[in-house]
Amino acid sequence: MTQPRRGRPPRQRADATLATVAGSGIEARRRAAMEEGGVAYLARRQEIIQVAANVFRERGHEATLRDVAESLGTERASIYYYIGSKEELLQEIVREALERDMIAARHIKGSTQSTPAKIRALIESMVLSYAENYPHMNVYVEDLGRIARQDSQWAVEVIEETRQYEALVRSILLEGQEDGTLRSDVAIGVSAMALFGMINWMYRWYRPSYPTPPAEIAHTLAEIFLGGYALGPAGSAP
Amino acid sequence: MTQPRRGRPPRQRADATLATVAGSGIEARRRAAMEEGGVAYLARRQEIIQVAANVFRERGHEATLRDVAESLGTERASIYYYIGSKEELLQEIVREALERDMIAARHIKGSTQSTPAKIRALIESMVLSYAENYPHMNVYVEDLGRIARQDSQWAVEVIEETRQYEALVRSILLEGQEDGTLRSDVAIGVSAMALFGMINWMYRWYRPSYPTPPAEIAHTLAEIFLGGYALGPAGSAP
DNA sequence: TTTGTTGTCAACTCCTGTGTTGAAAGATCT
DNA sequence: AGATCTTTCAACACAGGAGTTGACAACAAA
Repeated sequence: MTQPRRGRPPRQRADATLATVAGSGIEARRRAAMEEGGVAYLARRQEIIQVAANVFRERGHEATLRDVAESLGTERASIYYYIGSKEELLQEIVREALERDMIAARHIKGSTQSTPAKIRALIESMVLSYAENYPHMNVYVEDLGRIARQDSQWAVEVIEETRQYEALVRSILLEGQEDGTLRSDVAIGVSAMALFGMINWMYRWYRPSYPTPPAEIAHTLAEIFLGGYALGPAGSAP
Repeated sequence: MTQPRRGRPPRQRADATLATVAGSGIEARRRAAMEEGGVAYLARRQEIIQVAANVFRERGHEATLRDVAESLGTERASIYYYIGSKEELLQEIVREALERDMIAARHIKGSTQSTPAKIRALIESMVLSYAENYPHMNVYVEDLGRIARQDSQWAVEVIEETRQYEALVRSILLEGQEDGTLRSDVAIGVSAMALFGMINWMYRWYRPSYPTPPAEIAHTLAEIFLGGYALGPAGSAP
């Protein structure tokens, strides 16, 4: 999985534009098709990523390119016409999961609502994104640990983005403590982690077939995080 | 990792009690030492499990028995004198993480405190166990997904136990809704998952070096779950 | 000192997965 | 039809990890 280049190295073509190239040189053909950016090509590529996301969600890390191919009803080798490596497949899945969330979060942070309303909006945005981007989001969360241990440039970027997201949420909580709309008797760091935990843990239990609709899940989580579960004074001991 | 038995199968001894056995037959020697249950032997075994837990927490699933051996300052083969397989190592780690929690939870459920107090106690118990059983607990949580996909008897048991734990928590929440100490306008299933999420997500951020002490982490989580984060009426819309 | 046990180690074997090759067959477009 | 794109198939080359073996040292008991 991490091994850079195996097998006999692909023969070097002196001139890449020459027509009839000996050998299959799948890497070159992929690169070419990729650069070209044909609609059908990209669509098929997308389809592969989508199916792979499902397979990875089901089988986790034991999932094999053979499994993906099987799920696609095609051959392992064919995949390599669209994707350079298993790792690249993972990366595409994660990229798709990640891209939309940051934008939404920044937007919310910059808005003029009250802080609790911002948090409510944030929870809603995250939960809905979770449901929409299923199974990409699940793969992303389940893989976070492994990604954090890598040191490829891509991994570093993903972790940095994740970190930024967390920082953004912490900054909203701080804002609330300062303007007096949030309690300031509890640690911000732990609170932020509690919030992320509530939401990210969805990767363990949320499936599209889950009876409670995403909007209601979001509502419940927001109610608990902001309003608490206890009735009356039982909840808050100073 | 899942492959049952590889390499040349160990020679069968006609009589296992015969003294001078040809070959090392490490499996037999392990079994014998295990049955004997010598103190030093078990202690060394424990040490291996402990070190392995640390390695697995750090490197996750990519961790190799070579890594464990290295961390132990010994040779890969030596480990097999104490443990039959990598999987067995994982299982021991998880077993240790799991055993104590259920007892505590049952105890709490059966106690006479108010429901919110029970929840508070439960959170405390889980968080403290998390901190104490580090890194076993982390390995357990990070591995839950993989375990759930297995079908060995052991895996089934672990998942069943986890399920029971969740059911127990749900039953406490229900109790609270019925006796009027908890809100009943939010779904119990999602609430329970929110609670587990807050706590289990610790595997992503909690380290023994974390500045906030475990008792305070527990307090914060309990405050949020029971009392909510918002001040005033902002939190609860209908 | 001899003997038996306990633990260690280097050197295998076997297996599985990834990425690759060549050539050839369908598709599709021009 | 001819050219070009897409897919298939049956190999193969590593790489790397798990588990095993057979001998050997250290150490205690005899």
